[in-house]
Amino acid sequence: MLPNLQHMSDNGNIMHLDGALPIQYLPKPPKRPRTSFTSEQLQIMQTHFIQDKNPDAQTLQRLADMTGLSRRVIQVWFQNCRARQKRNPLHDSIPPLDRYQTSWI
Amino acid sequence: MLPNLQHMSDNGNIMHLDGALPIQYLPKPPKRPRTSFTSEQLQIMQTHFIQDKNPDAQTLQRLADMTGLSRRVIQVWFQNCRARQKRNPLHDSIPPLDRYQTSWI
DNA sequence: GCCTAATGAGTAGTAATCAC
DNA sequence: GTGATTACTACTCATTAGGC
Repeated sequence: MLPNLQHMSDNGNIMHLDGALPIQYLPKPPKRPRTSFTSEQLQIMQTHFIQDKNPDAQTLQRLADMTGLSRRVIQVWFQNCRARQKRNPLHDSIPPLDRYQTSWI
Repeated sequence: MLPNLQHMSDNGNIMHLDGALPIQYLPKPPKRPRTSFTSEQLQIMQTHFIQDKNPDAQTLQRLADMTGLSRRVIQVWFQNCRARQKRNPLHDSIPPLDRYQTSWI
């Protein structure tokens, strides 16, 4: 985390030009946003994933419109879902046990 | 990554007006637009390509009207398609339209 | 602590452009 | 026109970081 902070402090420290800008205040905490899907959105994506694991651009857009999510988010979900399935070939159909929301197909 | 950053310094950017204007205020990357064809448009172009690899101007225009694309885009596609076929004499027909799509249309 | 959404490096295919 | 090159889009794979 905070790689920017890191290497900023260990260089020559030539940062006294006009400054009085102490290092401690510097970097912005970027905070990566993370979307969490509703069960409805998951339903739509999962259902589609079964019939097409690699949707093309316009299908992606269609799914985006259906779910209200951005095309990029949908795309990333499909990427992760493919990777997930590849890593874990066991459950490619229905999860065996019914623990509450295993969010997996 | 960071392709935008890359070519940002060597394009227009008439930034030498008054010196000491560091590059860090990256103005704007022009971003070359790239059309992506629908399978229908590809179908039309590919079908025609088989019977005529060098369509003349008015044939190009006719294809443009059929597909809704510009004449220039059609022309470039035929140029690239000839080059592609020359480079790769194996599959002389039908470049893949979507990488993992098993069945198209 | 796990699960996983998001990011980044590396790669590929190709539309668009450049040089000729 | 061609051939070479550029730059945009999308993918995989590995990794990082957010939230129950």
